[in-house]
Amino acid sequence: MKRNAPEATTRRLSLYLRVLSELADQNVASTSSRMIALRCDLNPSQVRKDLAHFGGFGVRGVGYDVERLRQVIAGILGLDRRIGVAIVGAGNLGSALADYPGFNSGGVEIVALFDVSPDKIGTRTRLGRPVLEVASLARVVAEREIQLAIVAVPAAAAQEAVDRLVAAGVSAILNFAPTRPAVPERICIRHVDLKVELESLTYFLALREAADQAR
Amino acid sequence: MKRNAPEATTRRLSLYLRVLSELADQNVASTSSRMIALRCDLNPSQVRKDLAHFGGFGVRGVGYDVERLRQVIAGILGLDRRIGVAIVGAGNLGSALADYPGFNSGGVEIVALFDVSPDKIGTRTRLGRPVLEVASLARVVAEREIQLAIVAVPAAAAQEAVDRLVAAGVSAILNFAPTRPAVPERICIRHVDLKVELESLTYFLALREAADQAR
DNA sequence: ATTTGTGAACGCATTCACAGCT
DNA sequence: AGCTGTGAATGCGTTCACAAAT
Repeated sequence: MKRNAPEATTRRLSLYLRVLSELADQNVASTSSRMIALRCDLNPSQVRKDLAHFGGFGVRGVGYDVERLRQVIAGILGLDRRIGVAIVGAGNLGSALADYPGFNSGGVEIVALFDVSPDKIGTRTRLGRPVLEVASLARVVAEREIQLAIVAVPAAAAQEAVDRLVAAGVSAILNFAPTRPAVPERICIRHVDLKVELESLTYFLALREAADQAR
Repeated sequence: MKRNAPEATTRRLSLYLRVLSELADQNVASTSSRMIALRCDLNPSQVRKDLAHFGGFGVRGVGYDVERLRQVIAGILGLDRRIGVAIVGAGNLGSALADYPGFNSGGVEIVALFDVSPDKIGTRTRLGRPVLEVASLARVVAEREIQLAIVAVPAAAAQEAVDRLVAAGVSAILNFAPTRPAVPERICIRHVDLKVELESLTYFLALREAADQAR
Protein backbone atom coordinates (compact mmCIF):
# COMPACT_ATOMS: atom_id res chain seq x y z
CA MET A 1 0.00 0.00 0.00
CA LYS A 2 1.44 3.35 -1.02
CA ARG A 3 1.07 5.63 1.93
CA ASN A 4 2.02 9.02 0.59
CA ALA A 5 -0.54 10.94 -1.42
CA PRO A 6 -1.19 14.53 -2.47
CA GLU A 7 -2.22 16.83 0.32
CA ALA A 8 -5.58 17.47 -1.32
CA THR A 9 -6.31 13.76 -1.35
CA THR A 10 -5.63 13.21 2.33
CA ARG A 11 -7.86 16.11 3.27
CA ARG A 12 -10.72 14.56 1.32
CA LEU A 13 -10.09 11.26 3.08
CA SER A 14 -11.40 12.93 6.24
CA LEU A 15 -14.60 13.77 4.43
CA TYR A 16 -14.98 10.22 3.15
CA LEU A 17 -14.45 8.90 6.65
CA ARG A 18 -17.21 11.10 7.97
CA VAL A 19 -19.61 10.00 5.25
CA LEU A 20 -18.77 6.35 5.86
CA SER A 21 -19.40 6.78 9.57
CA GLU A 22 -22.76 8.34 8.81
CA LEU A 23 -23.62 5.48 6.46
CA ALA A 24 -22.56 2.94 9.08
CA ASP A 25 -24.81 4.67 11.63
CA GLN A 26 -27.66 4.29 9.16
CA ASN A 27 -26.84 0.59 8.83
CA VAL A 28 -25.87 0.91 5.18
CA ALA A 29 -23.51 -1.96 4.41
CA SER A 30 -22.35 -1.08 0.93
CA THR A 31 -21.80 2.13 -1.03
CA SER A 32 -20.27 3.56 -4.19
CA SER A 33 -17.95 6.32 -5.33
CA ARG A 34 -21.02 8.05 -6.70
CA MET A 35 -22.75 8.07 -3.32
CA ILE A 36 -19.68 9.28 -1.45
CA ALA A 37 -19.03 11.97 -4.07
CA LEU A 38 -22.62 13.14 -3.87
CA ARG A 39 -22.41 13.66 -0.12
CA CYS A 40 -19.05 15.43 -0.34
CA ASP A 41 -20.01 17.56 -3.32
CA LEU A 42 -17.27 16.05 -5.49
CA ASN A 43 -16.72 14.12 -8.70
CA PRO A 44 -16.96 10.30 -8.40
CA SER A 45 -13.69 9.85 -10.33
CA GLN A 46 -12.00 11.90 -7.71
CA VAL A 47 -13.16 9.61 -4.95
CA ARG A 48 -11.95 6.54 -6.84
CA LYS A 49 -8.62 8.12 -7.68
CA ASP A 50 -8.10 9.20 -4.09
CA LEU A 51 -8.77 5.70 -2.81
CA ALA A 52 -6.61 4.17 -5.56
CA HIS A 53 -3.58 5.98 -4.12
CA PHE A 54 -3.70 3.54 -1.24
CA GLY A 55 -4.93 0.39 -2.97
CA GLY A 56 -8.03 -1.19 -4.44
CA PHE A 57 -10.67 -1.39 -1.76
CA GLY A 58 -13.74 -1.79 -3.91
CA VAL A 59 -15.31 -4.50 -6.04
CA ARG A 60 -16.00 -3.70 -9.69
CA GLY A 61 -19.67 -3.64 -10.51
CA VAL A 62 -20.50 -3.64 -6.81
CA GLY A 63 -18.90 -0.82 -4.85
CA TYR A 64 -17.27 -0.50 -1.44
CA ASP A 65 -17.98 -2.23 1.85
CA VAL A 66 -18.80 0.60 4.24
CA GLU A 67 -17.29 -0.86 7.38
CA ARG A 68 -14.13 -2.12 5.70
CA LEU A 69 -13.48 1.17 3.92
CA ARG A 70 -14.14 3.08 7.11
CA GLN A 71 -11.50 1.12 8.93
CA VAL A 72 -9.02 1.39 6.09
CA ILE A 73 -9.33 5.16 5.93
CA ALA A 74 -9.19 5.52 9.72
CA GLY A 75 -5.95 3.54 9.57
CA ILE A 76 -4.49 5.68 6.79
CA LEU A 77 -5.30 8.82 8.77
CA GLY A 78 -3.64 7.32 11.83
CA LEU A 79 -6.85 7.39 13.85
CA ASP A 80 -6.52 3.77 14.91
CA ARG A 81 -3.98 4.69 17.59
CA ARG A 82 -3.97 7.13 20.47
CA ILE A 83 -2.91 10.71 19.64
CA GLY A 84 -2.23 12.98 22.58
CA VAL A 85 -3.00 16.63 21.86
CA ALA A 86 -2.07 19.80 23.72
CA ILE A 87 -3.62 23.21 23.21
CA VAL A 88 -1.60 26.33 23.88
CA GLY A 89 -3.81 29.30 24.70
CA ALA A 90 -6.89 28.93 26.87
CA GLY A 91 -8.75 31.97 25.60
CA ASN A 92 -12.19 31.82 23.98
CA LEU A 93 -10.94 30.00 20.90
CA GLY A 94 -8.59 27.57 22.65
CA SER A 95 -11.27 26.63 25.16
CA ALA A 96 -13.85 26.14 22.43
CA LEU A 97 -11.47 23.89 20.48
CA ALA A 98 -10.68 21.87 23.62
CA ASP A 99 -14.34 20.95 23.99
CA TYR A 100 -15.05 20.62 20.27
CA PRO A 101 -16.73 17.21 19.81
CA GLY A 102 -14.83 16.42 16.60
CA PHE A 103 -11.54 16.79 18.44
CA ASN A 104 -12.33 14.15 21.00
CA SER A 105 -13.11 11.10 18.89
CA GLY A 106 -11.19 8.22 17.40
CA GLY A 107 -7.79 7.98 19.04
CA VAL A 108 -7.53 11.75 19.54
CA GLU A 109 -7.30 12.86 23.16
CA ILE A 110 -7.05 16.51 24.19
CA VAL A 111 -4.82 16.10 27.21
CA ALA A 112 -4.56 19.66 28.48
CA LEU A 113 -4.53 23.37 27.71
CA PHE A 114 -1.63 25.64 28.55
CA ASP A 115 -1.78 29.32 29.34
CA VAL A 116 0.29 32.05 30.97
CA SER A 117 -2.58 33.83 32.69
CA PRO A 118 -2.66 33.08 36.46
CA ASP A 119 -6.44 33.35 36.63
CA LYS A 120 -6.84 30.66 33.99
CA ILE A 121 -4.25 28.25 35.33
CA GLY A 122 -5.82 25.63 37.56
CA THR A 123 -9.29 25.96 36.01
CA ARG A 124 -10.94 23.46 33.67
CA THR A 125 -12.93 23.76 30.48
CA ARG A 126 -16.63 22.98 30.62
CA LEU A 127 -15.92 19.40 29.60
CA GLY A 128 -13.18 19.10 32.20
CA ARG A 129 -9.88 19.57 30.37
CA PRO A 130 -7.38 21.14 32.78
CA VAL A 131 -5.63 24.43 32.13
CA LEU A 132 -1.97 24.18 33.15
CA GLU A 133 0.85 26.69 33.30
CA VAL A 134 3.06 26.89 30.23
CA ALA A 135 6.10 26.22 32.40
CA SER A 136 4.91 22.62 32.77
CA LEU A 137 4.49 22.10 29.03
CA ALA A 138 7.70 20.18 28.34
CA ARG A 139 7.10 17.82 31.25
CA VAL A 140 3.46 17.12 30.41
CA VAL A 141 4.23 16.63 26.70
CA ALA A 142 6.82 14.00 27.63
CA GLU A 143 4.79 12.28 30.35
CA ARG A 144 1.57 12.12 28.41
CA GLU A 145 3.20 11.37 25.07
CA ILE A 146 1.77 14.36 23.27
CA GLN A 147 2.69 14.47 19.58
CA LEU A 148 0.35 17.12 18.26
CA ALA A 149 -0.46 20.63 19.41
CA ILE A 150 -2.97 23.33 18.65
CA VAL A 151 -1.82 26.93 18.91
CA ALA A 152 -4.58 29.37 19.84
CA VAL A 153 -2.68 32.37 21.17
CA PRO A 154 -2.46 35.97 19.88
CA ALA A 155 -0.16 36.58 16.92
CA ALA A 156 2.51 38.15 19.08
CA ALA A 157 2.81 35.04 21.26
CA ALA A 158 2.70 32.45 18.47
CA GLN A 159 6.39 32.10 17.69
CA GLU A 160 7.29 31.55 21.31
CA ALA A 161 4.50 29.02 21.76
CA VAL A 162 5.68 27.12 18.69
CA ASP A 163 9.29 27.19 19.86
CA ARG A 164 8.30 25.74 23.22
CA LEU A 165 6.24 23.02 21.59
CA VAL A 166 9.02 22.05 19.22
CA ALA A 167 11.54 22.00 22.06
CA ALA A 168 9.15 19.80 24.04
CA GLY A 169 9.10 17.26 21.20
CA VAL A 170 5.79 17.88 19.48
CA SER A 171 5.99 17.06 15.76
CA ALA A 172 2.76 18.44 14.30
CA ILE A 173 1.10 21.79 14.92
CA LEU A 174 -2.26 23.23 14.00
CA ASN A 175 -1.89 26.99 14.12
CA PHE A 176 -4.85 29.32 14.61
CA ALA A 177 -2.75 32.41 15.31
CA PRO A 178 -2.84 35.00 12.50
CA THR A 179 0.84 34.69 11.67
CA ARG A 180 3.21 32.11 10.20
CA PRO A 181 5.72 31.04 12.83
CA ALA A 182 8.98 29.53 11.62
CA VAL A 183 9.46 25.83 12.37
CA PRO A 184 12.26 23.34 11.73
CA GLU A 185 12.04 21.28 8.55
CA ARG A 186 10.92 18.11 10.34
CA ILE A 187 7.87 19.73 11.96
CA CYS A 188 4.55 19.76 10.12
CA ILE A 189 2.57 22.94 10.65
CA ARG A 190 -0.86 23.77 9.23
CA HIS A 191 -2.55 27.13 9.40
CA VAL A 192 -6.22 27.82 9.96
CA ASP A 193 -6.53 31.48 9.21
CA LEU A 194 -10.01 32.58 10.20
CA LYS A 195 -9.58 36.06 8.83
CA VAL A 196 -8.57 34.73 5.43
CA GLU A 197 -11.68 32.58 5.35
CA LEU A 198 -13.91 35.53 6.24
CA GLU A 199 -12.23 37.84 3.75
CA SER A 200 -12.60 35.35 0.93
CA LEU A 201 -16.32 35.95 1.46
CA THR A 202 -16.14 39.71 1.73
CA TYR A 203 -14.28 39.58 -1.60
CA PHE A 204 -17.19 37.66 -3.07
CA LEU A 205 -19.63 40.27 -1.77
CA ALA A 206 -17.58 43.11 -3.24
CA LEU A 207 -17.32 41.30 -6.56
CA ARG A 208 -21.03 40.78 -6.70
CA GLU A 209 -21.82 44.35 -5.75
CA ALA A 210 -19.58 45.55 -8.58
CA ALA A 211 -21.36 43.20 -10.98
CA ASP A 212 -24.76 44.42 -9.81
CA GLN A 213 -23.75 48.04 -10.39
CA ALA A 214 -22.61 47.24 -13.91
CA ARG A 215 -25.91 45.54 -14.67
CA MET B 1 -9.01 46.89 -13.13
CA LYS B 2 -9.92 43.25 -13.55
CA ARG B 3 -11.75 42.25 -10.43
CA ASN B 4 -12.08 38.49 -10.72
CA ALA B 5 -9.13 36.33 -9.88
CA PRO B 6 -8.41 32.71 -8.93
CA GLU B 7 -9.65 31.70 -5.52
CA ALA B 8 -6.10 30.95 -4.37
CA THR B 9 -5.03 34.47 -5.27
CA THR B 10 -7.77 36.19 -3.31
CA ARG B 11 -6.99 34.13 -0.23
CA ARG B 12 -3.37 35.26 -0.40
CA LEU B 13 -4.52 38.86 -0.72
CA SER B 14 -5.67 38.59 2.89
CA LEU B 15 -2.16 37.59 3.90
CA TYR B 16 -0.64 40.46 1.96
CA LEU B 17 -3.03 42.86 3.62
CA ARG B 18 -1.99 41.65 7.05
CA VAL B 19 1.70 42.01 6.22
CA LEU B 20 1.14 45.49 4.84
CA SER B 21 -0.72 46.50 7.99
CA GLU B 22 2.16 45.24 10.08
CA LEU B 23 4.65 47.15 7.93
CA ALA B 24 2.55 50.29 8.22
CA ASP B 25 2.49 49.90 12.01
CA GLN B 26 6.27 49.74 11.90
CA ASN B 27 6.31 52.93 9.83
CA VAL B 28 7.77 51.20 6.80
CA ALA B 29 6.78 53.29 3.77
CA SER B 30 7.92 51.10 0.91
CA THR B 31 8.28 47.36 0.35
CA SER B 32 8.88 44.71 -2.32
CA SER B 33 7.42 41.45 -3.54
CA ARG B 34 10.44 39.75 -2.00
CA MET B 35 9.69 41.15 1.45
CA ILE B 36 6.00 40.31 1.30
CA ALA B 37 6.75 36.82 0.02
CA LEU B 38 9.26 36.26 2.79
CA ARG B 39 6.72 37.08 5.47
CA CYS B 40 4.02 34.94 3.88
CA ASP B 41 6.33 32.03 3.13
CA LEU B 42 5.72 32.30 -0.62
CA ASN B 43 7.55 32.89 -3.89
CA PRO B 44 8.04 36.56 -4.90
CA SER B 45 6.75 35.87 -8.43
CA GLN B 46 3.55 34.67 -6.90
CA VAL B 47 3.05 37.93 -5.08
CA ARG B 48 3.68 39.95 -8.22
CA LYS B 49 1.39 37.76 -10.32
CA ASP B 50 -1.35 37.96 -7.73
CA LEU B 51 -1.19 41.74 -7.67
CA ALA B 52 -0.96 41.90 -11.46
CA HIS B 53 -4.44 40.35 -11.69
CA PHE B 54 -5.81 43.64 -10.45
CA GLY B 55 -3.38 46.08 -12.04
CA GLY B 56 0.13 47.45 -11.70
CA PHE B 57 0.53 48.91 -8.26
CA GLY B 58 4.30 48.91 -8.03
CA VAL B 59 7.14 50.88 -9.53
CA ARG B 60 9.82 48.97 -11.44
CA GLY B 61 13.17 49.16 -9.80
CA VAL B 62 11.56 50.50 -6.64
CA GLY B 63 8.78 48.36 -5.18
CA TYR B 64 5.38 49.05 -3.66
CA ASP B 65 4.11 51.89 -1.52
CA VAL B 66 2.92 50.24 1.65
CA GLU B 67 -0.02 52.51 2.42
CA ARG B 68 -1.25 52.67 -1.15
CA LEU B 69 -1.09 48.90 -1.63
CA ARG B 70 -2.80 48.36 1.69
CA GLN B 71 -5.73 50.50 0.64
CA VAL B 72 -5.92 48.92 -2.79
CA ILE B 73 -6.08 45.41 -1.36
CA ALA B 74 -8.58 46.40 1.32
CA GLY B 75 -10.73 47.76 -1.47
CA ILE B 76 -10.43 44.61 -3.57
CA LEU B 77 -11.43 42.51 -0.57
CA GLY B 78 -14.42 44.76 0.04
CA LEU B 79 -13.18 45.83 3.45
CA ASP B 80 -13.63 49.52 2.70
CA ARG B 81 -17.36 49.31 3.34
CA ARG B 82 -19.49 48.07 6.22
CA ILE B 83 -20.27 44.35 6.24
CA GLY B 84 -22.89 43.20 8.69
CA VAL B 85 -22.34 39.66 9.96
CA ALA B 86 -24.62 37.28 11.84
CA ILE B 87 -23.54 34.14 13.66
CA VAL B 88 -25.94 31.24 14.00
CA GLY B 89 -25.12 29.07 17.00
CA ALA B 90 -24.03 30.58 20.31
CA GLY B 91 -22.17 27.55 21.64
CA ASN B 92 -18.51 27.57 22.57
CA LEU B 93 -17.33 27.99 19.01
CA GLY B 94 -19.92 30.54 17.90
CA SER B 95 -19.27 32.67 20.99
CA ALA B 96 -15.50 32.49 20.49
CA LEU B 97 -15.87 33.55 16.85
CA ALA B 98 -18.15 36.45 17.82
CA ASP B 99 -15.43 37.90 20.04
CA TYR B 100 -12.53 36.98 17.75
CA PRO B 101 -10.52 40.19 17.23
CA GLY B 102 -9.87 39.49 13.53
CA PHE B 103 -13.62 39.38 12.93
CA ASN B 104 -14.24 42.87 14.27
CA SER B 105 -11.95 45.01 12.19
CA GLY B 106 -12.13 46.92 8.92
CA GLY B 107 -15.74 47.25 7.88
CA VAL B 108 -16.75 43.94 9.42
CA GLU B 109 -19.32 44.16 12.20
CA ILE B 110 -20.61 41.12 14.06
CA VAL B 111 -24.16 42.30 14.65
CA ALA B 112 -25.61 39.41 16.65
CA LEU B 113 -25.64 35.70 17.41
CA PHE B 114 -28.72 33.54 17.02
CA ASP B 115 -29.57 30.43 18.99
CA VAL B 116 -32.55 28.23 19.81
CA SER B 117 -31.62 27.57 23.44
CA PRO B 118 -33.79 29.62 25.85
CA ASP B 119 -31.00 29.91 28.41
CA LYS B 120 -28.69 31.51 25.85
CA ILE B 121 -31.23 33.89 24.32
CA GLY B 122 -31.04 37.31 25.94
CA THR B 123 -27.44 36.88 27.08
CA ARG B 124 -24.41 38.59 25.60
CA THR B 125 -20.91 37.42 24.70
CA ARG B 126 -18.02 38.69 26.82
CA LEU B 127 -17.49 41.53 24.38
CA GLY B 128 -21.16 42.38 24.38
CA ARG B 129 -22.64 40.86 21.23
CA PRO B 130 -26.28 39.95 21.94
CA VAL B 131 -27.67 36.43 21.56
CA LEU B 132 -31.10 36.57 19.93
CA GLU B 133 -33.71 33.94 19.18
CA VAL B 134 -33.53 32.37 15.73
CA ALA B 135 -37.15 33.38 15.14
CA SER B 136 -35.99 36.99 14.85
CA LEU B 137 -33.27 36.19 12.31
CA ALA B 138 -35.10 37.29 9.16
CA ARG B 139 -36.13 40.58 10.73
CA VAL B 140 -32.70 41.42 12.13
CA VAL B 141 -30.94 40.47 8.89
CA ALA B 142 -33.17 42.88 7.00
CA GLU B 143 -33.06 45.71 9.54
CA ARG B 144 -29.34 45.58 10.14
CA GLU B 145 -28.43 44.88 6.51
CA ILE B 146 -26.60 41.64 7.20
CA GLN B 147 -25.05 40.12 4.08
CA LEU B 148 -22.76 37.49 5.55
CA ALA B 149 -23.31 34.77 8.12
CA ILE B 150 -21.25 32.32 10.11
CA VAL B 151 -22.76 28.93 10.86
CA ALA B 152 -21.53 27.36 14.10
CA VAL B 153 -24.22 24.83 14.92
CA PRO B 154 -24.05 21.01 15.16
CA ALA B 155 -24.09 19.09 11.87
CA ALA B 156 -27.72 18.07 12.31
CA ALA B 157 -28.88 21.68 12.54
CA ALA B 158 -26.72 23.10 9.75
CA GLN B 159 -29.03 22.66 6.78
CA GLU B 160 -31.91 24.35 8.56
CA ALA B 161 -29.68 27.21 9.70
CA VAL B 162 -28.44 27.71 6.14
CA ASP B 163 -31.98 27.59 4.75
CA ARG B 164 -33.11 30.27 7.21
CA LEU B 165 -30.15 32.47 6.36
CA VAL B 166 -30.72 32.15 2.63
CA ALA B 167 -34.41 32.89 3.03
CA ALA B 168 -33.50 35.95 5.11
CA GLY B 169 -31.39 37.28 2.24
CA VAL B 170 -27.83 36.53 3.32
CA SER B 171 -25.59 35.93 0.31
CA ALA B 172 -22.35 34.54 1.76
CA ILE B 173 -21.89 31.89 4.44
CA LEU B 174 -18.90 30.66 6.37
CA ASN B 175 -19.74 27.18 7.58
CA PHE B 176 -18.07 25.59 10.58
CA ALA B 177 -20.53 22.71 10.88
CA PRO B 178 -19.07 19.33 9.88
CA THR B 179 -21.36 18.83 6.92
CA ARG B 180 -21.95 20.38 3.49
CA PRO B 181 -25.37 22.00 3.41
CA ALA B 182 -26.96 22.54 0.02
CA VAL B 183 -27.29 26.16 -1.09
CA PRO B 184 -28.78 27.88 -4.16
CA GLU B 185 -26.36 28.68 -6.97
CA ARG B 186 -26.20 32.40 -6.16
CA ILE B 187 -25.04 31.88 -2.56
CA CYS B 188 -21.33 31.61 -1.78
CA ILE B 189 -20.53 29.11 0.94
CA ARG B 190 -17.09 28.28 2.36
CA HIS B 191 -16.34 25.44 4.74
CA VAL B 192 -13.93 25.48 7.65
CA ASP B 193 -13.70 21.87 8.62
CA LEU B 194 -11.77 21.67 11.87
CA LYS B 195 -11.70 17.89 11.89
CA VAL B 196 -10.21 17.79 8.41
CA GLU B 197 -7.47 20.15 9.53
CA LEU B 198 -6.67 18.03 12.56
CA GLU B 199 -6.73 14.78 10.61
CA SER B 200 -4.38 16.13 7.97
CA LEU B 201 -1.90 16.25 10.85
CA THR B 202 -2.71 12.83 12.28
CA TYR B 203 -2.07 11.53 8.77
CA PHE B 204 1.34 13.17 8.83
CA LEU B 205 2.10 11.53 12.19
CA ALA B 206 1.05 8.11 10.90
CA LEU B 207 3.13 8.57 7.77
CA ARG B 208 6.16 9.47 9.77
CA GLU B 209 5.72 6.62 12.20
CA ALA B 210 5.58 4.20 9.27
CA ALA B 211 8.75 5.77 7.84
CA ASP B 212 10.49 5.48 11.21
CA GLN B 213 9.59 1.81 11.48
CA ALA B 214 10.96 1.12 8.01
CA ARG B 215 14.21 2.84 8.92
C1' DA C 1 -26.27 -3.31 -16.15
C1' DT C 2 -23.34 -1.42 -12.96
C1' DT C 3 -19.27 0.15 -10.87
C1' DT C 4 -14.28 0.07 -10.08
C1' DG C 5 -9.52 1.27 -11.42
C1' DT C 6 -6.67 3.91 -14.54
C1' DG C 7 -4.28 6.04 -18.57
C1' DA C 8 -5.01 10.18 -21.17
C1' DA C 9 -6.60 14.87 -21.60
C1' DC C 10 -7.46 18.95 -19.68
C1' DG C 11 -7.23 23.01 -16.86
C1' DC C 12 -5.33 25.63 -13.21
C1' DA C 13 -1.67 27.36 -10.33
C1' DT C 14 3.12 28.04 -9.48
C1' DT C 15 7.66 28.99 -10.84
C1' DC C 16 11.05 30.49 -14.09
C1' DA C 17 13.33 33.78 -16.83
C1' DC C 18 13.74 38.02 -18.80
C1' DA C 19 12.32 42.43 -20.98
C1' DG C 20 11.18 47.00 -19.34
C1' DC C 21 11.61 50.64 -16.24
C1' DT C 22 13.81 53.57 -12.34
C1' DA D 1 22.01 47.66 -9.93
C1' DG D 2 17.41 46.51 -8.49
C1' DC D 3 12.63 45.48 -8.86
C1' DT D 4 8.24 45.03 -11.38
C1' DG D 5 5.29 42.93 -14.81
C1' DT D 6 4.61 39.05 -17.82
C1' DG D 7 5.02 35.33 -21.42
C1' DA D 8 6.74 30.63 -21.32
C1' DA D 9 7.45 26.42 -18.98
C1' DT D 10 6.53 23.41 -15.59
C1' DG D 11 4.06 20.86 -12.22
C1' DC D 12 -0.15 19.39 -10.02
C1' DG D 13 -4.81 18.15 -9.50
C1' DT D 14 -9.20 17.15 -11.64
C1' DT D 15 -12.09 15.22 -15.01
C1' DC D 16 -12.91 12.24 -18.90
C1' DA D 17 -13.49 7.97 -21.00
C1' DC D 18 -13.07 3.26 -21.17
C1' DA D 19 -11.31 -1.45 -20.22
C1' DA D 20 -11.92 -4.87 -16.58
C1' DA D 21 -14.75 -7.15 -13.45
C1' DT D 22 -19.09 -8.84 -11.38
